[in-house]
Amino acid sequence: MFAAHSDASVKPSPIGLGRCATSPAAAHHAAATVAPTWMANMLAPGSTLVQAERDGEIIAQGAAVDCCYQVISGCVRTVMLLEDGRRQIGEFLFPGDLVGCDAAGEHGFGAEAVTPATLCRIPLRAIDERAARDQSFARELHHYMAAQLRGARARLVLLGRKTAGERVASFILEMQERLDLPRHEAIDLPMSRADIADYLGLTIETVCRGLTELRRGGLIGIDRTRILIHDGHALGRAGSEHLH
Amino acid sequence: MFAAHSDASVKPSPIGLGRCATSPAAAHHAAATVAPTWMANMLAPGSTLVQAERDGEIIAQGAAVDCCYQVISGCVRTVMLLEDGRRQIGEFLFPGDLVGCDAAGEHGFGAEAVTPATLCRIPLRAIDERAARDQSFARELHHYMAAQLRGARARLVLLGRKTAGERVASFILEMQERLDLPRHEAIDLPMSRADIADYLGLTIETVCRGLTELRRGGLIGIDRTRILIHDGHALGRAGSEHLH
DNA sequence: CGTAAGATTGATCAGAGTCAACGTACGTGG
DNA sequence: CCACGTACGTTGACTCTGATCAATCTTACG
Repeated sequence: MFAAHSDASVKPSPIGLGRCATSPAAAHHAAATVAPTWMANMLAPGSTLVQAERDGEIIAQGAAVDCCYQVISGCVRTVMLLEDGRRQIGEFLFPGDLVGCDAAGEHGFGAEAVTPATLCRIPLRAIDERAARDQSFARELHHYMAAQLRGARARLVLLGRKTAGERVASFILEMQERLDLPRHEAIDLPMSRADIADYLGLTIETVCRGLTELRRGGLIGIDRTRILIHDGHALGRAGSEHLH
Repeated sequence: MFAAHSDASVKPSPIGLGRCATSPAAAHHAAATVAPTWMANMLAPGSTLVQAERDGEIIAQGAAVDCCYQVISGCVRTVMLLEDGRRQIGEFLFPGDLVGCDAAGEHGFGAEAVTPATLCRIPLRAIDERAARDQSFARELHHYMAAQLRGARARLVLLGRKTAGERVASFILEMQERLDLPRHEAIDLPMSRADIADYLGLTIETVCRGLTELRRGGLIGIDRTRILIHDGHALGRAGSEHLH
C-alpha cells in the first residue's frame, strides 16, 4: 500500500487551460493528449450540457450523427460491440476531448460514461460554421484530429504486435501521461479491469497477471484502482516504447 | 483458377489528372474510396514529384516532419518497426491518399513503396496556407482526416478482438472496397503475404491458412496475388463485419 | 453483517506462432 | 530454349502465449 491522496480520479477541467505538451518521452507511446485550449469556447451556440451517470450511454453505437460531444468532466469510453458480445474500447476520453467528431452518417462507436460525467453536446453544424469563421479554431480542430489519429495508430502497433505484458506497461504510461499527473503521484484509474482488458484486446485475467508481474518486478505499486509508478524508465522498456 | 481478364482497371481521376499507372502490375490498383477529389490541385505550389521503386523508402521512421506526400500512383505502406524487428503496417495507401499529414514533430510511422510509386511531395506550410485561404479545401481535408480516423478505429477492433480468420476475410473486403473494383472482378493485391500479415497483426503462415480456409469454403478463389470473391455476403459474415 | 461486484490467482485448453519442408513462379544466364 | 536459382507462397508438426474455466479474496455498500 502506498500513500496517495484520494482526490477525484479525474481532474476538473480548468477552463482555458490545457494539458498541453507532449513530453519527449511521451511522443513515443500512444495517445498524446492534445489539450484543446478552446474548451470554454465550445459551450457557446446551440450547445447543451449533458450529464451521464456511471455506465450511462451517451451515444448509441450506430446512432445517426447529428452532433458531437466534448467531455467537460469525468471519463468516457468509446465502445464497439460485435454481434457475439466481443467488445473493443476505442479510446478513453478525458476533459477537453471530443467524442464523435469524426463520424459520418452514423456513429461507428458508441460512447459510455466510465465515471459520472458531464459533457457538452454540440451540433455538428455549429462546429462546421465556427471552423468556417474562426481560422485558429479550425487549425486547433485539425491539430486535435491529427493527434487522435496518431494515438489511434500507436494503438494499432500495441494491438497488432505487442505482448500482453507490454500492453499493460504501455497502458500505465499512457494513463499517466493523459491524466497529466505530477511525477511520483499515484494514478487513480477511473476504469475497471474489464475496461482495460477491452481497451488492450486482452481478458481481465491477463490484465491482472500483467499488473501483478510489474508489481513483482518492482516497477509499480498497486492498490486496487491506484497505480504508483516506481520506475518509469523500466516501465517504458517493459512496454517496448522504444522504437527501431 | 478463374478467368481474370487483366484489363487495366484504372479509372480516370475525377479531376483531369489520370491516376497514371507506372507499371503493369500497378495498373490494377487504382482508386481509393476515400480518395479526395482535389488530387490535381495539390500539385500546385512548392510541391515536387517523387518516384519510389518497389520497397523504396519514402519517409524514414522518426524523420523530422517538414512535408507530407500525396500518392499519385502505385501503392504505399506506412510502417512502424519495433526494436526487435516486429513490424506493424499502419495502412496501405492508394492514389489520392495522403501520407504523413497527421505528423507532429517527427513521423511516427515510416512510409515505403509497395509497388513502384509516384508521389507528390507537399510542404506542410503549403497545406496550412491553402487550408487558411480555401474554405472547401479545408473542409475536404477535415473530412479526409475524419475518414482516416474511422478507418484506424475500425482496425482497432480488428486487431483487438477478431480472430485470424476474421481478419483475413475483413482484409479482402477492405481491399475490394478500396481498390474500387467492379463486382465480380478479381482483386489483384499489390502487397505480399508478409505485408498482409504485418497489417493484420498475424504471421505469413496464418494469413495463408486463413486464405486457404476461405478458398476451401468456396468464398473466394485464389491465384497467387489475385483474389476473386465468390460470395461477398458470406465473406462479410466470416469477417464479423456485422455489428451488435 | 451479509451480499454482490470486482480483483486476483490457479489449472487447463486452444488459437496462433514457430520451425521446417516443400511447391511454384519468375528472372537470369548459359 | 532450357537449367538453375531465388523469392515467395503453401502446408504440416509442434510449441507457447493468452483465453477459458474455476475458486478465492477484497472491498464497498445496503
